[in-house]
Amino acid sequence: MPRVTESYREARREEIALAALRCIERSGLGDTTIADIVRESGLSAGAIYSNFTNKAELARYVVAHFLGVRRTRIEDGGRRGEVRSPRELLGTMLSTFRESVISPAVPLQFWAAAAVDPGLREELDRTIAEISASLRIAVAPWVAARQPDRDLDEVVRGITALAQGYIVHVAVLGPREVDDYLDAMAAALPERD
Amino acid sequence: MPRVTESYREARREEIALAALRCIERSGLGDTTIADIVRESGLSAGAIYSNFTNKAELARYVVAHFLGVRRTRIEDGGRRGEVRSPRELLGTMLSTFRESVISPAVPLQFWAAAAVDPGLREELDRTIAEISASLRIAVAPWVAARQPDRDLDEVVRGITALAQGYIVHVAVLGPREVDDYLDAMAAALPERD
DNA sequence: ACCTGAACACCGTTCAAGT
DNA sequence: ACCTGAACACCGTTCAAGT
Repeated sequence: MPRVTESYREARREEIALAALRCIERSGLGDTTIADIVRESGLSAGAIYSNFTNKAELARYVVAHFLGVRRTRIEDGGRRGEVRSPRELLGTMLSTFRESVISPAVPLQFWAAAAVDPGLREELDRTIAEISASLRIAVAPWVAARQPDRDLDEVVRGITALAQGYIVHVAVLGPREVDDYLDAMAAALPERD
Repeated sequence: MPRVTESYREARREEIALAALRCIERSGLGDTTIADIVRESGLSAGAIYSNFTNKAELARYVVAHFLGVRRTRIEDGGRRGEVRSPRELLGTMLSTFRESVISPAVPLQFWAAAAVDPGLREELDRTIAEISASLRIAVAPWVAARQPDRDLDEVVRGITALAQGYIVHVAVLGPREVDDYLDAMAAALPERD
């Protein structure tokens, strides 16, 4: 029988996860210690372990709650039939990193960790599948209007990969305009060789 | 005065680094412990620390020695004036991962670590700069012959980013043919919107 | 000079005791 | 029921003692 309400418990989990996110931003996932999160949250080690079974579950929670994108923002125009090009959609998606709530280094940390942690990888796959579903709705009008012979899913995979590539590129090599990045990709990929 | 020759010392460093590389491949960089490397190498903790100042320096050594590409293999054709498209060059570069000496998860581990370790980042920047220099030589004939109006450096940046994107994509989402990947990128990036 | 392996400070996690 | 903080097993690194 819970003594506190479920929403109180959820609020505390989010409080801990946000403290963890700030630490990860600063030190990376591997170098963020429970002691760091204790300090940042002002709670105790026990408090963290009574809300999460371990560090790995806390990491999965961070992915599920802070690494998605605001779906509606991407989907809405598509539902209304608005024609938005992949370029525009990428601009919208990646603007999250300019508003700098989360630095591109954060997803990179989680991708690297997912490569050796199947549970985290599953959580990330779920997140990526959700983003792909939103993109599919968003880009459908453009494909219908401008590239009717293209496979919609291939375009969606392309956008997903471009977003992923941009994030890593920026995290590893420093800030870069989305448009400049896309121009460089286009320059290296002419329609025919 | 060194009692052993410099080349003996270098051989031992490489021996340790190769053991570390096998561990990283298996467990990721963060989860590879010195004890793991001790086990894998058959040496002692002290032996590792008498050859590297710490784990970070060992990581930098691994980058410098195993994360480059065989430059000659990429450059040679370009020097001879052979016209090779970005697509062909990417195929050559990325074939390293098919021959599976190193899995794409390995560079991803190092990129993530570099985001929070300036020393490692510097080493990676050096590696990327070297690869870019090779690519510049390799792709110059193609740019001259097929895309004379394109900026050569922009094409090189594009190829670098495509390679980086492919590596992350494959490490996170599983195996994928280079050509399929490039087709998806091209589908999302028409010459004009 | 280089190596061994025990020792040290710190990490993730647990758990008795509090509220 | 949830939290505190001391305790435990294990991590990266050091260093006296060996060759």
